Amino acid sequence: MAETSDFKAQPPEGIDAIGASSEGASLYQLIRDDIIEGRLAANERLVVTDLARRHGTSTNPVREALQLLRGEGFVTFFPNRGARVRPIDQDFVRDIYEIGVLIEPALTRWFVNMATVEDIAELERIQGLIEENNFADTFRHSELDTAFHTVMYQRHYNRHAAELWWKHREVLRAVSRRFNFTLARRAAILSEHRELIAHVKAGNANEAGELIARHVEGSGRHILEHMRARNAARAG
Amino acid sequence: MAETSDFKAQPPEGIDAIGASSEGASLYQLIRDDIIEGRLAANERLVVTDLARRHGTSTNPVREALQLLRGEGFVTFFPNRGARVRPIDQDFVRDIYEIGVLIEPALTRWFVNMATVEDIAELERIQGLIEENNFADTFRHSELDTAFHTVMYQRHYNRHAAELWWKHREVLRAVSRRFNFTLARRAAILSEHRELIAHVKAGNANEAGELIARHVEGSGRHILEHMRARNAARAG
DNA sequence: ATAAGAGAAATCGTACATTGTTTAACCAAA
DNA sequence: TTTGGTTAAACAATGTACGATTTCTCTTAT
Repeated sequence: MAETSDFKAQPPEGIDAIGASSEGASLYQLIRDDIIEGRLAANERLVVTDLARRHGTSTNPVREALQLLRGEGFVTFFPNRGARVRPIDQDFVRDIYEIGVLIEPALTRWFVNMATVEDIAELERIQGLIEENNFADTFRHSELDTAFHTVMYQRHYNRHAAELWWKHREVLRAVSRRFNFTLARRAAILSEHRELIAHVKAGNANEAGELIARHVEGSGRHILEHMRARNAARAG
Repeated sequence: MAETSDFKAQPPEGIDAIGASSEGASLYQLIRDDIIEGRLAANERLVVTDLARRHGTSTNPVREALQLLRGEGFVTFFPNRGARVRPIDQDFVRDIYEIGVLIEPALTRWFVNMATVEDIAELERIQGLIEENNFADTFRHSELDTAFHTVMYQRHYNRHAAELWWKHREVLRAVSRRFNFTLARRAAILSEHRELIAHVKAGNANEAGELIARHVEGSGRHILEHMRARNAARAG
């Protein structure tokens, strides 16, 4: 049952909101991934005719995809001058993980008070897989880690907050995909997850919240350090 | 100098992000206002040809505006079935004010530590106008109140958080425009603002943050109560 | 009463026209 | 020759029109 595909990270149910489901990989997703993954450079111009050619469609779908991306903040528009890639830089990453530090503790506290035995079993199962994988396959780790947190936030009544978390998560996941985990970070992730499960079992909502704040903070700092190192390597 | 127009609420500089500036009132703004103000009913179908006719354009601009609204969460899409108005209901309002309760204290704490004498003078000036108006013109109060908080969040380094605040603020402002302030709420607003200024002067970041949490919480509850009352009146 | 089907209506994609912006060439003057 | 400004041509964004495909609706037949 515990197939790998179980953990293909996917939005908490009812979150989708984008309905980007229409066809295989929608134009929206393709362009967004190009931005997040850095294949489209920061501040690069997004010329509709080029994008249309590249993706084998006409300009209209491209224009709509760009507007969608604008609404989500990945693209900026200048009247009569078209669209540009909003840079996914250190500021961007810092901004969204700081928001996570503020929001996720609240989601976590709620979860601790609402967790069922099934939830806890699921957390432990995923944590087992995370430890089994032990960062050997970093992509798999990323998927599992996302699944872990999704279990907690999935059913939260505040759909907006959960959706916000998910969108930010997707960005951070894409950005951090290029980096490896430091040994210190690996240890922290494992121990914090274990500690979190203990808090959930004990029903310590506040402790769990504070722990998650540290967890998100640490994750964010880790990503930023990698970005800084890479930029320094480029500049030097 | 202190003309009313000074306080036409406008986004913190550099926030715009949408660039909806192109022409007087863009299609995007028109449709969004129709949704927020309730002129377009919850879950109502948004037929592009109708909207195009109504606003005197062709379908393409409408389609793009709808995609933009989709990205911002005001509209939902179903493949081959078009768009629908996402309901601005009690859940929606609760969701976004709860997020405000989490985010605004952090913005406020930062402001307290960074506030200049000019900032404080500006806060006091606006507060003076608020008290002068004393809820006589509720629209003007809304503008002034927004300006008050904008002074605090305007220059925050986390542009994402500030932008998020602004978008939520716009929604809440539009929703609450239909309601009057209860006497209790009026008193609370005035005293909380005064207390906030005192905290800023004294440099009490934490106290100011906690106060803002209560302030936002109170504002949200106030709006929700009005919504409940209206719904009850409709149902009864 | 339910199911099937024909017709209407709306979405989605393509092609085209218009308008505004950018670029490059050209000329005049220092 | 270089510098500055002017103009024109290429380019791209924005808006319009239309055709193809899917969904919705109303009618009809079993």
